[in-house]
Amino acid sequence: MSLKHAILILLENEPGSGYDLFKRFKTSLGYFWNAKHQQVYLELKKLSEAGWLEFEQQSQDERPDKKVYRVTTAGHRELQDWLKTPCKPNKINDTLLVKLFGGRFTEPESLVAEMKRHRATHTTTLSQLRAIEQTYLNLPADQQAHYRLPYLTLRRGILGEEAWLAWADEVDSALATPPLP
Amino acid sequence: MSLKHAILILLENEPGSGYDLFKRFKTSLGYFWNAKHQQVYLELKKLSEAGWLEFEQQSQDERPDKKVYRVTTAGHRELQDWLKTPCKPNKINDTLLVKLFGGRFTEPESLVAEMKRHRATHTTTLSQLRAIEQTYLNLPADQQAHYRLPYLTLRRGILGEEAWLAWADEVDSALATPPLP
DNA sequence: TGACCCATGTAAGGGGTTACATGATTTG
DNA sequence: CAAATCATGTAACCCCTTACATGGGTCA
Repeated sequence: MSLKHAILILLENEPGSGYDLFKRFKTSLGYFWNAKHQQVYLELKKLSEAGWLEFEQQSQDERPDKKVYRVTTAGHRELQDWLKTPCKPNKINDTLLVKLFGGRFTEPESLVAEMKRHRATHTTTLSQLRAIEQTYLNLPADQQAHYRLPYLTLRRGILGEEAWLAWADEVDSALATPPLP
Repeated sequence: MSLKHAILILLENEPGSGYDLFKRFKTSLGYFWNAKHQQVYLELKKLSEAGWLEFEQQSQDERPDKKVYRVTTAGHRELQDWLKTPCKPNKINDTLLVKLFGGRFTEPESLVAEMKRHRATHTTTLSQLRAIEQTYLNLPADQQAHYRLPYLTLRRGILGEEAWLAWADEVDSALATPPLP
């Protein structure tokens, strides 16, 4: 599982608390790796026990105390090993496609409505990703060079969402056409 | 979770054994919903206990006995309810993207090699899907009408894989270009 | 003879979700 | 005044994966 390694990567970029990580998941990595806060905290505990992370308790005025985690040398080594190890192709488990596959057992209207809902989320995701892309493209060349690999993951998101929407067009026009005259 | 409902759909199409279902997962539904045989058997047990399936023991000569499952009226009702209930957008957890995101902690060669491996699987998947599409397109019109919804899921697979490969081209050319002169 | 197909399971463990729990401060 | 943000966790549960287990038939 790569939640462990996603956390290692985020903390290599910059040390932070569980809450920090949770926020970073929501903005950057979250587009291709989900994590609830509960799981992040749990994983931080495990990674500390494994010796891949260490933390420092910081007391703050006007804010709750927090633990700031950073990657140890053992953690760094683990990350590098993982990066060199081939990973399995992703399995896709897509509920919407299961629904469509069995769509003949319900009214087309339900399917159309469902597609509409999903299209809405994909459209907003795409525009968010495009906005991020714009800020990247406006960076000076050296900054762009630094973020070129994360940028490739962003491109995956954009191309993926565009493909999804192109497919949705096919689906909608198919659903608009009655089966047989 | 929709493994339950995937099984209901497959068994509505045609009753069968756990082993049958496992095979059908590998060929049709498997492109967007994975299932190991262990889980299929487990789920069949649960669905029977819930009263959504019933089964009949069939003894065969020259072959092990098998249980042939079919959907009950309660199961049919459940499926219809599920089809009408909105489902959440899919979460994507993509290990390869995590790797790429943290790629600056390893050599570009590792990334290139990883991309090559993944490209291979996506290429074969795409050609398989295209082959299935061809057989669909060669069906008589009434048969095409019958399978039009599963066909849409196939289209999702094809557009998805094409998009993945287009992205892989971007990645490869980016990785071939050295960061800064 | 070794691999693959048919056919069905149990058991342990890992990973993720949902619910529950607390409590101060800031913003609309 | 309500909602969101900061901050951290526990516990129950569900789903999935991996490993283990069995055993006959077919095909190269």
